[in-house]
Amino acid sequence: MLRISRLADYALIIAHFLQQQASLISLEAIAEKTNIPLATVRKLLRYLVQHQIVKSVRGARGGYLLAKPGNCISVADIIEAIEGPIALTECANITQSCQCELSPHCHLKEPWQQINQQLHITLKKVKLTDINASVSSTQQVSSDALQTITTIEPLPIEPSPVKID
Amino acid sequence: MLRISRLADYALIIAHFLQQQASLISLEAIAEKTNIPLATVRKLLRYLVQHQIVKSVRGARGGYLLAKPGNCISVADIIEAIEGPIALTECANITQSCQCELSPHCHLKEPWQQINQQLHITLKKVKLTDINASVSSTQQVSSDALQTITTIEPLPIEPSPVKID
DNA sequence: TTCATTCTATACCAAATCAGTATTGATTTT
DNA sequence: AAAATCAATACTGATTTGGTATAGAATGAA
Repeated sequence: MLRISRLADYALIIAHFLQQQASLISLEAIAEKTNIPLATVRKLLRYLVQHQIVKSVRGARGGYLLAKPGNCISVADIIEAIEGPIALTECANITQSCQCELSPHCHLKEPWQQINQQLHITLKKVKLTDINASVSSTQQVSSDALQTITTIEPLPIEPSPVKID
Repeated sequence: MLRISRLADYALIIAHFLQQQASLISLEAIAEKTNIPLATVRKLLRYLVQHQIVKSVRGARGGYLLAKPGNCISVADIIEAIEGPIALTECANITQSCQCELSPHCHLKEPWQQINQQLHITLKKVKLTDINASVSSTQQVSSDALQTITTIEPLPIEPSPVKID
């Protein structure tokens, strides 16, 4: 399925939570407040620290905090911290050569890279600060990045422009 | 990983191949030409037929062909035919209620639904006709849907607009 | 009318991935 | 030195995925 892993989903919840904290907060407290199992939070924070999304302070009275302002952390950043590069297909990943055995016969590599780039841009535009805890079920939109989503023009149902092939 | 299944990838290859055929073509021929295992092609064609992307003709001299023009079939259509609804997270799927046990505590449902809708629109815009077999390694872009991808403005690195929260 | 051809449907299995956990170690404060 | 807290690795069970096998149904042609 075209789905981010549950762990990446958790990581976004954690990052979003950290954004609301004024100071250091311990692993244990994060687990408690987010309702995510402790051992899982520990694993996720490791990835987030490694990717400079979160900073950690060791020792007694240590804990975690965001490494940078929430408007400098995107959904894409968090997904990539947990899952590695965003790549809809193996061949869409420009950071490594494609091992797909079909690639000698397949002509879709470049289209996939372009589609993937589009997706990446979309997810990169949505920052932590754009994600506002929705109060009850009221639809509440805040940032440009998410605002445009609801105001985008409807898709053409009939044939699209001529192919330039 | 944020990746479409390999089967969905195969399905796009098959659909793209069918688009280039003038008439009915048999399962066996499709498998041969695309280098995808026969049994796998059989399974995929079943999904594509069920979702009215491909038409089948039974009996001797039967085979498959696209059910509609290539510019009316999107990458999203094909992914959904194979994988079901596109949903980056469980709660992004508006076609069924969310079973995630974190949902009572989680505030990210609506943001995810918006991000997901954006992704869906992106994939819906790319039609089969937009995907042109790339000749060798020459970068070759054809349709508007893919063209815009490369001409999109760079992302702001510094803080984004004020939060309206 | 019968047979070969071709699509249809279901069920199964092995391998890969994922979520979750346990454990031992390192660092800092008191 | 002891307590608190983060770091790193490795393991396991469950789920998903890719791939396959097999029996069945429809159609066209001899």
